[in-house]
Amino acid sequence: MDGRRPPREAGTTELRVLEAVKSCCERWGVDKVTVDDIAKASGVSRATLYRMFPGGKEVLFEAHRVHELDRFFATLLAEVHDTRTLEDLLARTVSVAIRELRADDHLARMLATEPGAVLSELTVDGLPRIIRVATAYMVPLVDPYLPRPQARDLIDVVARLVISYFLAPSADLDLADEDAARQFIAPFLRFANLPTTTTGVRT
Amino acid sequence: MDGRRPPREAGTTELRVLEAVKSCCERWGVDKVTVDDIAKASGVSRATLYRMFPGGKEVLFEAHRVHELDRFFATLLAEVHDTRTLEDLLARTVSVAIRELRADDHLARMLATEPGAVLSELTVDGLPRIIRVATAYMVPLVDPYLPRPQARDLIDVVARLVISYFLAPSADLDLADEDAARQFIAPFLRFANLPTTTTGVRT
DNA sequence: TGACACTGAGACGGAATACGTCTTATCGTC
DNA sequence: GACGATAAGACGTATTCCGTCTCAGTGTCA
Repeated sequence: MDGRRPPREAGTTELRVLEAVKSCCERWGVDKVTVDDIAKASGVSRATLYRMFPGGKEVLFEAHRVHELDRFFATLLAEVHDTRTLEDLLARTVSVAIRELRADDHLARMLATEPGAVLSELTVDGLPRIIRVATAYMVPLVDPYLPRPQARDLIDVVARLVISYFLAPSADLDLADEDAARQFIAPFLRFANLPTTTTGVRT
Repeated sequence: MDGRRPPREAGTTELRVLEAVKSCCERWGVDKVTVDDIAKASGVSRATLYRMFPGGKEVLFEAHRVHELDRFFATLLAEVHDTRTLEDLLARTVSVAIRELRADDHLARMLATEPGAVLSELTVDGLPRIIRVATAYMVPLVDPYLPRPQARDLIDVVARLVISYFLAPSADLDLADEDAARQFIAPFLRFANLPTTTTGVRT
């Protein structure tokens, strides 16, 4: 914009671009954002942008979505990594995830201004990606307690439930509360053929 | 959108379209709004829209700006029409106008998201229109006190000052306060070669 | 019933914009 | 001075948007 070239550490530019995607989407909505908008907002030339994200707009938006998911699960992981039973892990995961979703201003804004796109991202088109990332992050934590296939199934269903209860909270049940979440996930632990208070069996 | 045809009174459709322009501009910004957006938002077909505003987008936006100005001055007039001296009229006009501008949510949102366009509308491109509308509304009220040419000049300068003090409030002077406004406009009354407490001379 | 006004839906061509690629010049680093 | 990375912007293509037009459906009034 002003010609100066600020010193840039590795990966910083990419982050700036992804943040620019975020703010541009808030400002204009997904459909109205152009590659130029993002380039200007991130202070990067269009050429550089295409160099960093070969494939253009679609790849760029995809990278942004993955980046947001990464941030979400990194934060989540920091809050649940030190649990010592499967029950604790799941209860914490569910309640922390719900709270994190509710505290996400960007998500709230996008839900308010572009419900269609966001809902699709959370329920139809984007769900496979969400479950994929969720699995990648959570499988290591569930591994000590469950065989891999069961772990993946459990993560899958928990992810779906968190999204559903975030989008349409139950009147009786507030999953942001860890105790409520604990009660809630008990049946799924039994479904996994495990005593609800087990410390886990290693595969 | 759903095919039904709601019963419409005369002029209602036009109002709906102008309101749609307003909300679309808030949502997407002036540059990103398309005629289709406005048509969908107002529940009117594109053909009808072009029939109502021959000339297309530019005429439509112009109509919207004039409409906003009309609403502004209609509200203003209701608050100042019963003053009995020129001093009262001007003091009330200035303070009410400042308060009305500050209370305008749409204006605040547009100023926040598209300062360039709005400032241009208030200071460069749009000012002639503002002064024209202000004159049309205010001249009848000033007529009892001043000859027509002086009235027009006075309205012109007051309009400019209101805009300036709205955009950049003085630290010492709050024109939203009617007494402060009264003090403020005194010099302009003297400039018009009239005692500040005159009840006016008919031309 | 039939003329009439009005509207929505959408086709159409031309203009404007956006996309993605590419070249060139510049800057910083080694 | 060679090299890599970047900004700026030209370029052709694809897409979107604009403004006009036609046509069919609907409500109104004689």
